[in-house]
Amino acid sequence: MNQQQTIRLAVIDDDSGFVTVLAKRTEAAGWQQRTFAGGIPPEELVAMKLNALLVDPTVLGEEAWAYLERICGMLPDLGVVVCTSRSTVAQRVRGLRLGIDDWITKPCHPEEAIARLEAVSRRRRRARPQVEAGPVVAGELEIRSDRFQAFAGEVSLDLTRREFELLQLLADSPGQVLEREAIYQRVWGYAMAHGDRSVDVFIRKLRQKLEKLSPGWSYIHTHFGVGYRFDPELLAGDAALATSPPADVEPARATDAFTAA
Amino acid sequence: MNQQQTIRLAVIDDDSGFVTVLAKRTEAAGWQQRTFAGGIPPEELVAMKLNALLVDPTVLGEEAWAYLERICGMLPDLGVVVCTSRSTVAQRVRGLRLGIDDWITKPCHPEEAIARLEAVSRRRRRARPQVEAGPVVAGELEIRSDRFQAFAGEVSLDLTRREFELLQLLADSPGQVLEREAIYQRVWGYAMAHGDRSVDVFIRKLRQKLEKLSPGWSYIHTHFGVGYRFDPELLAGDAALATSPPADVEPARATDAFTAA
DNA sequence: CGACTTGTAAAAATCCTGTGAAAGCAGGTA
DNA sequence: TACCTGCTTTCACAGGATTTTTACAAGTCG
Repeated sequence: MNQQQTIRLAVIDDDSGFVTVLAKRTEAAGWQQRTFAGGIPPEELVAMKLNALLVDPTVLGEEAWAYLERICGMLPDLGVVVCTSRSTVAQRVRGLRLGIDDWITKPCHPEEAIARLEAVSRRRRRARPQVEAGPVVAGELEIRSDRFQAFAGEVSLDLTRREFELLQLLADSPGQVLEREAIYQRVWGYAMAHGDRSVDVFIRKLRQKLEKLSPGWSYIHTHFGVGYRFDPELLAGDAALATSPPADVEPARATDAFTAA
Repeated sequence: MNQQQTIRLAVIDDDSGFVTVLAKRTEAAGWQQRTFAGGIPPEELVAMKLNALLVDPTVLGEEAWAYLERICGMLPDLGVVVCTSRSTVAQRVRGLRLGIDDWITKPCHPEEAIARLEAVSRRRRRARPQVEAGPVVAGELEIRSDRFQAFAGEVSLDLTRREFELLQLLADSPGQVLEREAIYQRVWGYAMAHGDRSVDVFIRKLRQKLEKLSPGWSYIHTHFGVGYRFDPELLAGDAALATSPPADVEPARATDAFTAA
């Protein structure tokens, strides 16, 4: 499937050299990484919606075990990898029993650390495939990925698979202009042939269905010579047509605990 | 606490010393273990319904990579741990990318091997809270997991094992669209081969039995190009027929509640 | 004004699902 | 063991739904 390639990783470690090298690689791989030199409250980790956590318990001091147990208990979906120098078999066994997913020894090659983080979050993801993000709301629209469908109010737009994927892709980056080639690449999964009009055709179908069930709003905008942009706009002149009072204008561009602070 | 359910483990290794020591410990832990000194057909592994696999790729010879890739592809839920002497970072990374869950180096302490095997097979059981509450009721249906059977009123639908598992899976997430691959993966236990129609066939059988004993209701809905969705809907026009014998009324099969109007 | 890009509609090609039936399996019985 | 029975898997095909292609009208930009 073409969703959720990017991994959200938090690193708790004060070994700046290692952390820096790692950050360079994860960034190249398209991951989102945040680094902390010391323990941070578990609640903050929860808010970050992480996929993976890499931690050196030595920076946690005495409370390392309790802290790790707490984290693993609170976030059963989080992949936790410990990376530390010097450890005994007993420690490693204890950690793994505790809920830690992998335990590697410093010095370690960053590539291996990444591969292991990838492995644990791959496994975690498979275990719980249905915790998709809540429904995305834009204008009068509600996009529910668990139903492969979009709704205007309570009425289904009756989108086909491709139509839905296209809409979802566009709505995932509201306000951003996406080029045809990029759209095709991500929805169809392979490179667009020169002269292919599929994207245009599907944009039209989407517009038709959107117009039909949510008139008064304009969702998809053309950028000549480039591509399309998704941005719900209340059309002037007929605010009365909307089924719900047009109180909100901007669809709450998700504040993100990860990127914030 | 820890769902200390019995883990089914297969070991592919010819290091009899290591294997024996390991077997002693796993047995003490209540696991079921089978050992093979050489590669065995992937199909046999599938049939074993394993939770975890420990393998030393050196006994597989040239085809080790292909073999492991095959296994990981066929059994995405299987925890695979490689245990071998001498390996390079590149090899380990390659293996982990392939789908292997953990890679440890010989000699290794059996306790650690066990802890790691436990860790990689932990996910799946955590995701399924095994113990269902009371019987699930949906529409005119009552699904009793303690009897492996569904009832319409007091009459059993007479579902076979697979039929029941399929219905249970669907009914466990009502309103959600489940993709064929995901359904197959979770009911059959391994990856769906391309072009396999088993899911469709069983859906039809389910619909037949549902229709027979609970006409007037529509339970399973098709999502073209995606999969199926369980959602009990009272068909319009014959709310009176509830538990009465099957009259020959052909209930106008509503395609989708929303397409009309 | 042109050359190019996009909107639109419909035909053509492709893919998907429902369906019935045959073939393959497994488990029990005589 | 041989046979029976019910369950599961596989196959083939028809009818639809969807996607892709094609053609032309309309629009944009320098």
